[in-house]
Amino acid sequence: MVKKMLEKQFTKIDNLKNHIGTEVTLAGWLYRNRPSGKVQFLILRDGSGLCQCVIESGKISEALFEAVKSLGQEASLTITGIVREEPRSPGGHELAVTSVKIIGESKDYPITPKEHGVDFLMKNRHLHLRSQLEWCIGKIRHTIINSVRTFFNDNGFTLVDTPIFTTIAGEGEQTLFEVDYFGRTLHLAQTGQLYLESAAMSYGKAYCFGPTFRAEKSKTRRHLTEFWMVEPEVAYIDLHGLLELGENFVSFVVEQVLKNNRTQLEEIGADIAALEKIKPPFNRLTYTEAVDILTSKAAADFLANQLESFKSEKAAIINKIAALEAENANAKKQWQINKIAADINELKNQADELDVKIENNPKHAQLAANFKWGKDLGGSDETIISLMHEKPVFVTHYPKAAKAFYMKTDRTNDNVVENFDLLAPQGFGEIIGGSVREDDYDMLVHRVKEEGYAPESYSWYLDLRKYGTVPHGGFGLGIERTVAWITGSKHIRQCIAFPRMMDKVEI
RNA sequence: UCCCCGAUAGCUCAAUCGGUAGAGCGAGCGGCUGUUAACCGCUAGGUCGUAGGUUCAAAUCCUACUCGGGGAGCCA
Repeated sequence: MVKKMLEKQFTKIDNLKNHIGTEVTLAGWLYRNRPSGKVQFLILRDGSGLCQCVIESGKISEALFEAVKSLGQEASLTITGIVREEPRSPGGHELAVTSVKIIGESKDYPITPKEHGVDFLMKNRHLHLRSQLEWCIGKIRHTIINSVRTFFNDNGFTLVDTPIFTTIAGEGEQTLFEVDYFGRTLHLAQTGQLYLESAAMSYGKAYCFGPTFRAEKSKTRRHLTEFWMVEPEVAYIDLHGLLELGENFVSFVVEQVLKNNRTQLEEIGADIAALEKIKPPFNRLTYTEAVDILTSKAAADFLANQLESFKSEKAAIINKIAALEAENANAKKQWQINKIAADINELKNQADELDVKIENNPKHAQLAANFKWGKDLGGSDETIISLMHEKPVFVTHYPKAAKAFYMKTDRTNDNVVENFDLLAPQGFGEIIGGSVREDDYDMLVHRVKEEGYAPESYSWYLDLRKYGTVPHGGFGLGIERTVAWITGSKHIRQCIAFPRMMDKVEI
């Protein structure tokens, strides 16, 4: 009831285009205030967008005018005024203010319009969510999750929620979180797959979507200990069918983001032209072909060229810094000097980042050149392959020894399994891992034993091969990695509201 | 777990050869009727991450620890 009243009472900023020339009331928070004597420019943030509100002296009481002038960043207020078009306002509309009501004060809001470090922002994550970049990424994440559900719901899949407390591991038990469950040690799920296979034998097509947990002590820009994953599983499907499903699915998600979040993509500077190329079919490589590429002269040349362009990029930055320093010596106004100093600082950061790349490039080249068939592809190997392609790349048929026991052995080549990874382009790396599942009872038991597990603890999973086994398979897509790729985010931690990392669980 | 880098004002950073700290932003006060990280003037704000060591003298050099960043391994 209350909600209904509020929605009637207040206009949303993203709906102002329908109210030009009329008086509306906005409810939100003060994003920025620029007082200028007898006029004030307030930027109001209401969760749907930003709007400039202009208060002229005399239009409201002198006392209120002064009170608004001294409001801190993020103070909450409602503003009433006449809507008009104004290209200089973010969003294109402006409010000529007729009255203001202060709801809540805000003193010394920690996140200022200036730059901040990662550590500081993470310690203020609960407030940082209000910032524009975080807001845009959150909006895009929402569309991604919504379109994931839409895609599977509209293609005959049934949602099945798999348990979080589990007694068996999907792959390699050492990386799971342990939980005390009435005195028994259980693990937090790192995949719903094994359960989902049972569901696929009931519904034909099923998917699960939820949080998943990995206790790996990874400290990289691509890892979280708690992340969201969607996993479809299909009965009567082969590897080709899975690849088609995967490319149609990913293309649909990207298409929906382009359709619904254009302004946010522009705002955060995402590579829209690159996203528009994401359409089926994607590239397909076997693992063996990928290894050939890694060890080829083409890859060596590619990396050598990359190194050269890093170096010339760095030289250009060094020149720019020198030019700015010269300019600074001639600058007269203090604010000019400060601005130039800030630019120099930014360029120095870019140069530092390039130094890391220049340092890593030969190591990665070395790893790639010496790659031996049989090893799993490393992060840098995936990056190289994905950088060498414009569209996403499927890599299929990995060595059996490097992969999980449940993957189906290729009947034409005993050394490989019918699996695939999907590498996002431009160096983002793996966003999907999937496989056809071993559907032969005896071969699966053999693989369980080969990996050193006890077949008894997989009895219900093995049952699926006893009672009407069928060829089947599926995959898992990491939501945060997908958000990072689509938004062009450097780090996965800004792709979820409250990231969980090795040493970061406080907020 | 291993390798590299870092920690100075609320925030982002500076401090030459070892000589006990300085800018901007933010905050406070004042000025400005079309601003866009506005601008101009003034004010306050520091046990230089912690603990030792070297030295006449340490933010600066050495050792250990804590915290953070990047990468490797592993993965979505």
